[in-house]
Amino acid sequence: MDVRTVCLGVLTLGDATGYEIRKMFEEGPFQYFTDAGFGSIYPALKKLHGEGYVTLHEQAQDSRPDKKVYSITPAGHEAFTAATARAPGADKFRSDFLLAVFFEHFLPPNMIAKAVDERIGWYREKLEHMQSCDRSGWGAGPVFVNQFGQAVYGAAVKFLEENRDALVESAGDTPKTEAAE
Amino acid sequence: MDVRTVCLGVLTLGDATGYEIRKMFEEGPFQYFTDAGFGSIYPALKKLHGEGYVTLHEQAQDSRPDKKVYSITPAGHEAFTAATARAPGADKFRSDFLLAVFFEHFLPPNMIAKAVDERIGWYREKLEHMQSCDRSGWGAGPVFVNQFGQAVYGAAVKFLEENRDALVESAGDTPKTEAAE
DNA sequence: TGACTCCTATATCGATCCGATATATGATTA
DNA sequence: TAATCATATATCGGATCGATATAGGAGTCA
Repeated sequence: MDVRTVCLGVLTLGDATGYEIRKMFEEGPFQYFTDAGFGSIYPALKKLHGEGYVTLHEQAQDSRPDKKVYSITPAGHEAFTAATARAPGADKFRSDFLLAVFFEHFLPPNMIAKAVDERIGWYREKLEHMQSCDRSGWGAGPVFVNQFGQAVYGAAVKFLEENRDALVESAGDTPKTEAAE
Repeated sequence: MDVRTVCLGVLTLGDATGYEIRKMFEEGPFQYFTDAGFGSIYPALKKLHGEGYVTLHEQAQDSRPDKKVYSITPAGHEAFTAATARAPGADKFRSDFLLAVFFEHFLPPNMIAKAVDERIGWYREKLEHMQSCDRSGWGAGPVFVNQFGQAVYGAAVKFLEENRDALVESAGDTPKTEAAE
């Protein structure tokens, strides 16, 4: 799914500016399974406008750039429906943290504990955010997505907490045998 | 972590060609937390060579392009160590499937069951692959990463299996009230 | 009060990365 | 016999990311 399609999806929920769309990716329920920055969103909206999938009405503001409020058109609705009908691609999980742990013998031993603890905190924070959402008024789809996130992030926290000590210990134990070559 | 750094990491495990590195990303233990295609790997290796982080010796083959076997240099080792010492960025989970489920009311009802079932099969396959790995001889880091993957993917399968029916039902139930506008 | 950072809101630009494609041949599969 | 797959290289266009620029008001802190 390219950024254009995801922007269309957000606009099916109501009119929005590029800035607001970005905030939804950063703070809203979308953050757990998609992302896009300004550098992608603004060009995407411009192109969607050129294609007739959205309209915009500029809203003047003093002492601030004009707001460009985008609305999805019937053609945009159709395009989004067609996009969701296509079989979705594979889920992707990317983690520089796991990469570092994989090459754990390259790290100074004290760094591992720090990295794992920091990551536990990060996952716990995200999990609490998901749990604290007010789900009243949500449809079946959003609720399912939210609970899927809780299940997965919860499993991550649990694993990290239960295996932290063993990893830190064995990292300290291995006296870099390979470094002796 | 850019592709160059990940390639360096792979090369710390032993000499390899670009093709072999790609295979590790596609089939090996790296597939669950990183990825890169040929279009990224070949330029990355070329640049690493220019920077002196790897050497290559070309190995002629008949009826096939020459193999370019890359080896990491001490400078490369240092660069990789320095890279892992930096605090790793946030973990990212991206899913077009969840995006489609979020906008579930845009899908024809029969598509949802299909999409969920297909995704259950996909996750189960990946999970079995992780479980069937021969972990003998692995260090603490790789084992940790493998088991983290099992915990997370296992949670995903479990959630999808337990909540599939409820989602499919409620999707069929909602008579697209909004479409009546 | 001045310095600093944050928030709203736009946008661009270079570097990087992804996906498709090209080339070539032998082996396997249908 | 045709098609696909596996090995092995590489490039190219488009998509995307991250940093940066602009600009004023509000809040913070010494």
